[in-house]
Amino acid sequence: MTQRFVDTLSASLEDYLEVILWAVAANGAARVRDIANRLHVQASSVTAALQVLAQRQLVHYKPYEAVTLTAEGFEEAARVIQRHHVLREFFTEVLGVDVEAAEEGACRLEHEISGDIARRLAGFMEYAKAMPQSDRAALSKSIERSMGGSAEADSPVGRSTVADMKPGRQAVIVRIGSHGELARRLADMGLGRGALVEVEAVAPLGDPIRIRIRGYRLALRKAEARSIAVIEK
Amino acid sequence: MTQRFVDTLSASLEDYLEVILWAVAANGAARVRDIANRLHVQASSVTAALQVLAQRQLVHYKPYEAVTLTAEGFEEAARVIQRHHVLREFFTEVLGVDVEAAEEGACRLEHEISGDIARRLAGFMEYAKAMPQSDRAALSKSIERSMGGSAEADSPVGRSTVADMKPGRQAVIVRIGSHGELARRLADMGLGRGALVEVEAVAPLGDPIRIRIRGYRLALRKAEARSIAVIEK
DNA sequence: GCATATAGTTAGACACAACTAACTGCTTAT
DNA sequence: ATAAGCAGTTAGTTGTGTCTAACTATATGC
Repeated sequence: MTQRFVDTLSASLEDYLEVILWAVAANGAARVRDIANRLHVQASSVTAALQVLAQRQLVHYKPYEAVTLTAEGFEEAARVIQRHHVLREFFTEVLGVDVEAAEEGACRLEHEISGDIARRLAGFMEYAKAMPQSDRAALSKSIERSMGGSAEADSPVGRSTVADMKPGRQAVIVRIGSHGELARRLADMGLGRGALVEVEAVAPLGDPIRIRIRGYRLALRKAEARSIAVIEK
Repeated sequence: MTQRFVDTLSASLEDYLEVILWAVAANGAARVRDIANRLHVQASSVTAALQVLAQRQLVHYKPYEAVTLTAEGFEEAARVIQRHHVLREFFTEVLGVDVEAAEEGACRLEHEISGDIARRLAGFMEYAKAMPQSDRAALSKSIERSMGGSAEADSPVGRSTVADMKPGRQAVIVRIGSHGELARRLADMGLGRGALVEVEAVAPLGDPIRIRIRGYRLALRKAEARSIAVIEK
């Protein structure tokens, strides 16, 4: 990564700002050791990070003295923490993720999610919190059901099929479920796992579906389409 | 980053696998130049990545020959693409993000989101797609409204307040909205931007709220709590 | 008030993933 | 059939962020 936008913070530097903010809020100032412990890095790594942050005017830092945030550093940290918060709330309140995994997930995603999407997610959370209890129950049941479907911890691939695709979308075949005539037809064309499928048109009720695959054009009945597991682009 | 889990792929390597999968699906094999163009990197970076991926048995690679995925590489790529897909759908269908930003966001988050959360998100999407039209309209209206609230592209901080906090939660003060008696009371205690607030208890209807702040304990009426803007931990 | 413990810094190394520049191999057009 | 052009590779450099080891400052206890 040679080209750098000087005003962009790396995930790592955002993490430092975040823990500095909390340390300052709790104790008035942040110490190197506290930061190192929270982030599970060596003290020397903290020193290095502080030098960069100071040079970018995000922290007040002099060797051997306690660290505080500049106004700009506070803003920056606050932005990160907000993204963290909205993600964690979404994970726990909507998706039913347990507290630990939600925290862990928020810590990772907070550095990548854009301000726009984070703000929309916050808007969504307002809506979600106002949802009637019955809807929330239906939602969490829907999620739990879909979790049960593929219990294997790291399910290789999902279960969407050609029948789920919208016109114009592309996907790759993962598995042909049926062993009927269709499987043979496709096998004859040399089409199996890894082949690209593009949906051209879907008739009103999803039957038939016209697809393009390796130059061939064919029409599938819905039942057939459902037997072709894909991953969508 | 010295300690490495050998079976963990970096974001960068996941990107390579992803574009290799699409290239193979479309053309039967991936060429270095195509990969380089898609990822906006130099060809030499692709060669380096391919050597690593080959060593990890994720691609079939011999110098100067076209690249394909191993079975394991396909699985790995498929997992990434699925996470990508569910994120993009969520952004466009639920949050109303435009296609470009959704794609961009999915590209960034796909490398960080856990399999568990991605699967739950997929479950949520099933629920969301089945939502009645009226609910979807209400949802998108809710999101647009909250977007309008702080139109500044990169709004410094959010608008949640002490009144939104649940017992046990901590937050940092961002701004004291009112200039009334409370502002003076808090200022006298040396409490302003950056101070840590912890909610101890909330009375039935959210009034009053007992908080702890720099050792002080105080009770706020709901209106007062609403005038203290915070960012929640 | 000095010895010692702990906190913090500096120096040097390494992993990763990009880059440029120079070189090699393959293909194709005359 | 060979030269030109392009694709691909190798070698060497850079930036970021971590590490260990050795050193320096500050604080604490007697």
